[in-house]
Amino acid sequence: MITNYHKEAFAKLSEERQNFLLDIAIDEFSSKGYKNANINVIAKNAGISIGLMYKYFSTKEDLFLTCLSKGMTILHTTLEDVMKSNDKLLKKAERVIRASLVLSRENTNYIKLYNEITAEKDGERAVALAKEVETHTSTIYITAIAQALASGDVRQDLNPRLFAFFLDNLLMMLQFSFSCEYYKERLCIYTGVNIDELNDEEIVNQLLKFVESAFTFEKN
Amino acid sequence: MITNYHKEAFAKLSEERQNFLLDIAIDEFSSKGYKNANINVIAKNAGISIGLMYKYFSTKEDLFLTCLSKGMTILHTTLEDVMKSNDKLLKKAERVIRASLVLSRENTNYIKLYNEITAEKDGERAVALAKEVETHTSTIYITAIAQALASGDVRQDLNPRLFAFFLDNLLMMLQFSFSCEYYKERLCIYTGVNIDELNDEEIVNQLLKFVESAFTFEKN
Amino acid sequence: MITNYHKEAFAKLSEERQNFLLDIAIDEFSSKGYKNANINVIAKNAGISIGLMYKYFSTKEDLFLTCLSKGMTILHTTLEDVMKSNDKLLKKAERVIRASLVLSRENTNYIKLYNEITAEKDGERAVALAKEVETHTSTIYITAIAQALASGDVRQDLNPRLFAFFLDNLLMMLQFSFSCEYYKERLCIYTGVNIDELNDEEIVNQLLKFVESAFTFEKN
Amino acid sequence: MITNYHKEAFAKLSEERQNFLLDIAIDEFSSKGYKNANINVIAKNAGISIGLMYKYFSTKEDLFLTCLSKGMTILHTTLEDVMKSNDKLLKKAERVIRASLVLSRENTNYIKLYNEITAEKDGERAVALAKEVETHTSTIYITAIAQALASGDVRQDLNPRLFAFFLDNLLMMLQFSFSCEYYKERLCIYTGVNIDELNDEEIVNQLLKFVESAFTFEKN
DNA sequence: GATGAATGAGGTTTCATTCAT
DNA sequence: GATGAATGAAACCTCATTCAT
Repeated sequence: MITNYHKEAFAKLSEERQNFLLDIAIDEFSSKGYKNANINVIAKNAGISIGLMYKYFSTKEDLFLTCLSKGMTILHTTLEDVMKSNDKLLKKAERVIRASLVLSRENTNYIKLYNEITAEKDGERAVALAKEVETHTSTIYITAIAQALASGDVRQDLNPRLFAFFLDNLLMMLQFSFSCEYYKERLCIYTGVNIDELNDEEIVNQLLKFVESAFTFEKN
Repeated sequence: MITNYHKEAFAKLSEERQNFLLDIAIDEFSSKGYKNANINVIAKNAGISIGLMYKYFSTKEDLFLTCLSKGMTILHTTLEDVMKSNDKLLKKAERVIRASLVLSRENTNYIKLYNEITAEKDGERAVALAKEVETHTSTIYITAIAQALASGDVRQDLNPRLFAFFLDNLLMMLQFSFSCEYYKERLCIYTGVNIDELNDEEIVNQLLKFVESAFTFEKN
Repeated sequence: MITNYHKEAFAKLSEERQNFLLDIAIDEFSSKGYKNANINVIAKNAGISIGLMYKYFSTKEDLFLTCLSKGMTILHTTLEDVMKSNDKLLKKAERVIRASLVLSRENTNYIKLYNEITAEKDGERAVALAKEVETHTSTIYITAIAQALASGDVRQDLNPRLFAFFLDNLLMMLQFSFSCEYYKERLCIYTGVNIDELNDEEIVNQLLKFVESAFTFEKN
Repeated sequence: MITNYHKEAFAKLSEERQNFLLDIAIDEFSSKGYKNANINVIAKNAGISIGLMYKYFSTKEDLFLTCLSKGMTILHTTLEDVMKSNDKLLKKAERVIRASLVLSRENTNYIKLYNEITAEKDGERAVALAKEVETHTSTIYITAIAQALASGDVRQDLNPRLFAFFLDNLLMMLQFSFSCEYYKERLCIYTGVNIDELNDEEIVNQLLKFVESAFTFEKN
């Protein structure tokens, strides 16, 4: 994301203080959702006045977008780090799957924030958000698959854009399934076990098989 | 869903009138989201007083749940109709994919409603919703795959529960991608075309290839 | 009470049906208070339509007043029966105290209704209610005491009106203390025992001593 | 009362402003009753916004309880001041009766508030209120009577708890009779005079005689 | 820069009463 | 006589945002 949603005053704060503030806001937004989150509560939890909050961010929405920006940067950086290796596509896929799981465990809040925006109802806002959040990652996936296609590492009848789309769909759902309440329960229903009895390795292995075959084998 | 969320007075209405009312409510909920939806607006749009609205539903939440119930019944019925055929699994998969696309085009609102609940933040409510919405469908998918496994129609190293999960993940994302604003834009970003230029057939074909190979081929 | 607060249609009902209806209304009014009681609920509990309810009573207030009228008639009849004996005043007092206790146990709802009106805030309504409810009983007490005064059965320096007032104060409080939630707890606090461990006989005996001495002995 | 029912923001106000606010609220509650009182009206009368009102008190009930707390503190303080003298019991009784009359004249609203809670229908709330309001005063009365009993100042066959109860019953009724609409009219009916023609001194004298004899003389 | 008191529009819910059938 | 669907004013409460200090 290029655009800034905070005011100048926020930029002047130490990075540490910025992070402190945003983490508290992210806690509120990810646990209550955008509409139910309360700016006054965020300010109180952060130990600053509501007045100062509005010196940093013009509106509740701007605060949310700044939080989202931070969250997405971290999620994307992780995934992009994995993708920029020289590994073959399927090796990258394995690593990206494992990384997604780790992210879900360690950055639950950011994923919940991400989940929050996917339910955005306002068309224009949804378009703007999607453009900011999805453009970069999609390019990375598409490029990687296109390269693999060129190298003959994957089936030749795949459409790189759509296969990238399907892969990311699976990754998104994996992340949501380990982070967001509804999807967590849904995962339990599918696996038939309690949330604390999930066998991560089995899930990763099966997903890998699924993806690997999908990308590799061509029906004749 | 077994439970009822409406009052007796609502049950006494003609089916036509019930549907009329719910459709208006679903319009509001799916276009604004639960929290931003306004019961007064729904009542006004339906041409009834707010008092009568509360004769039909005890709370805003009950109205929403009744809408959701209607929506999910329609979505599930469609998919289950497809799944109960005697076709082989991959044939069923193809039909279920095509059906999902049709649903997205024709029952956008119901899918938006479904999308709305996946962002539920309250743990207990999320669990309850997921149980009501996911249990039945998941069983159908899992059973179908288990049968295919027994018949030797699919790769023998797959875990039916997890492969059902991955398949449904792809189907959910497909539906969301044709219904919900954010996901629609995301699909455009991945495919690189405008929303009205999407090539449905290409998407279906590619997804079929993806799924088919995933389910069929076993790496040695 | 002379005035009627019901419509003609109510008078045409059988006495049994009238009582049935009023008892249900009294249940609601005495358990929730006037303002919190719900006419629609009363109608439903009575198994009649709200429309019919309004054929019987013009307003919620009229229904309440009719209930009150019934309750007060019963309470007053009981006390007046006791008072019209030829016993001496203190014998009457003893019997009226015991009768009050029995009323509290057996006609709790009527006493709660009585309690409800003592909190009436509207001046005019309060005056009207008090006139209807208190006039007759007060006369009976005052007359009895005046007679006892003339007979020399009680101290000669008492003012019959005020001693009647004090006596009735004690009786009212006794009845409230065995019927109304707040006063029940207050009685427990004063006696130091739980509500179900109250020693009725001790209370009656002590109150009798209190009243007896108050009425009998004259300081010189 | 120990517990606080206001928010921090209210505590920060000057005592003057707190009293100003509470007096306006007490006016509303005592003139209309809890249920009919309107917070918006209170706010408007106090010249503050409804939002600010809710910064001070979380709910209508909390506002009411704060009013009640203020009222009860004043009533209790007055009575307790009288009771902590070294006078003999009957002297104390006289002073407490006179004080009750003064309170009724000067703190009508607080007594109306007290009256309001005695009609509480909700069992749990009634118990809680009674405990807070009655416990302290009852102890004072009971202790004073027990001491008088030990000193031989009163009849030896009295039960201190019950005689305290009867005494307080008479005091409560006295206060209500000079403050609350219904009880005022009832007093007029008993005395046979108009409200503005009441002979306070006669009432006090007669009540004193009543109480004095009740406490002093023992039937043989 | 920093505060936090203050605002008030807006949303959900209740219920006495009406009236067409 | 009897019904009960329908009304809508009114009340409580929330929270993003402003602004004087």
